[in-house]
Amino acid sequence: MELRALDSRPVLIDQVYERLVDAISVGSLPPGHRLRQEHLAADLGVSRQPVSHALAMLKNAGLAVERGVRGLVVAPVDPERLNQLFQVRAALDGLAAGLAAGRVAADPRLDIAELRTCIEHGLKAELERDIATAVDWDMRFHAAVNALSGNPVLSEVTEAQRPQIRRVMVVIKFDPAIAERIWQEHAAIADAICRGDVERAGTLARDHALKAGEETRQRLIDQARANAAAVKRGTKRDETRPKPARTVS
Amino acid sequence: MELRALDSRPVLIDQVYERLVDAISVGSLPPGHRLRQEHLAADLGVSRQPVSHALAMLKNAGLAVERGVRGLVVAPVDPERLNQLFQVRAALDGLAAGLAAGRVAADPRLDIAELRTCIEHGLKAELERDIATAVDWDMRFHAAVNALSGNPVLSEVTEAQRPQIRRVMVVIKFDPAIAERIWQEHAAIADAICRGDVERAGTLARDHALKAGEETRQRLIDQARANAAAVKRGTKRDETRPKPARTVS
DNA sequence: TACGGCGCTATTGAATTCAGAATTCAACAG
DNA sequence: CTGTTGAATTCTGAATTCAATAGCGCCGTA
Repeated sequence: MELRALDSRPVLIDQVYERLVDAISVGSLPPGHRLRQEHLAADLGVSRQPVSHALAMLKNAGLAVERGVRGLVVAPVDPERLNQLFQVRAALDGLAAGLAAGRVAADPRLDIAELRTCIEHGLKAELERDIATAVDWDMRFHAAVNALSGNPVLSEVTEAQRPQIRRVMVVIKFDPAIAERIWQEHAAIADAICRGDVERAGTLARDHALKAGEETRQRLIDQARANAAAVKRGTKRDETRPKPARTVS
Repeated sequence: MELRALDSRPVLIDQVYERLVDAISVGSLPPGHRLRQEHLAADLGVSRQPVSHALAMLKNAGLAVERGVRGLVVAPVDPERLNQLFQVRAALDGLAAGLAAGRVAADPRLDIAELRTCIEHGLKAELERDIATAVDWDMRFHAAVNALSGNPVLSEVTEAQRPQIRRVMVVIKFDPAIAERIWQEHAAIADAICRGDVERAGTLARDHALKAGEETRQRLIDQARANAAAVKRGTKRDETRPKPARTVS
């Protein structure tokens, strides 16, 4: 019997990083919120050392940016920048889908069940309006396509962008019409891959990302406008402004 | 006039990182070499703290990988993996060139002088067999295309891969025929961009990267084979094996 | 009242110290 | 002679401590 190595000593750096990513994705650490090493360390019950490392990783992942000279803040959600990110994703996803189709055509024994699984569960969650689960399956679908591409570098690059994508994906999932169409497009991409149609798989995946990017951008702009109006009326606070203390956990 | 922020206090982390990247690019830290925090700290005259951060960044950049359970080593130069990286670069460079062409077509006042400058100086250095300088101009040319794309995210993603590309670029620059052809292709890409030919600029840039990737892969394989033969004859040490202490500076 | 100088505080970068885990080497038994 | 077990060494992650700087707030003067 093959024994899997048991999880090595928990590395605090990674744990802290995961916590911060989750907190930012969920929104409990809103855009613009200052990230003070000491506060975070106290909240999480660790020293500043692992927090410092985790923050560096967070900055690298694009979820934190330096404000002024000293200190990091949670990266603002910039519609234009997100659209640019989706442009990049379009190129990468197009490449991934094309490569995957090529590999499936060359070796039909490749496992394409994961794609079906993701679409099935994702659509189900979507119809139940379980947005969080639907987002998970969405990310997992694209990860599966990347895995099928047979290009680990490609997988790593897209994986690095995952937290940023994930943070804003909810905004388009809130529209049932868009959400359902997205899964139709996923199914079409999966079909093209299974048929080994390199050209079509690439084109579909690219267009899918571009469309998602454009819609995300539009939604974010609308949302920001509504938010600004609410702030003006005083019915809502501006979350990007100075802030009360807030815990992570 | 636009004032650039003046250089802040030298941050050791960044300095250490730059040193390590340079050492790896130049080859004074060969692939497989163990990266011991204490040794590096002693060599550079700093404590382990900044070294630890820099190593994390290095791992993130793909220049270091964890070996076994403990410790990092300089990432091996894997021809297949490099080829995969160039596949990714092909998609990104194709996107960049296409976007750049579109922007130039829309706004002819964009500065395309940088492209000409890079080609001119790069070709000159190439003819003089000044490989290091030629590599610099090559990287700068692609950076200029990325800048013209108007997509900062795209620039950041490709920038993150720069050290890996740079490390292996020398192997194809050693062949004068390939090197000169590369600059012809650069010129063709620049022309397409200046003409605003989106389709052609994208295709040329994509093919350029794919070709470079394939040639790099072939050269690395040949080189590894020759190296292995030399090791077998005992005329050369295998650099990927355990090694004597070696300084960074 | 407005502006400039001075000092304090907050916060991060860096160094040092501590603890735990793994590799390696050596000794002993089969 | 070989394989296994135990200890010592080595190396990294984490905590704690030290130092330095940028931002700010207060006060005095014009």
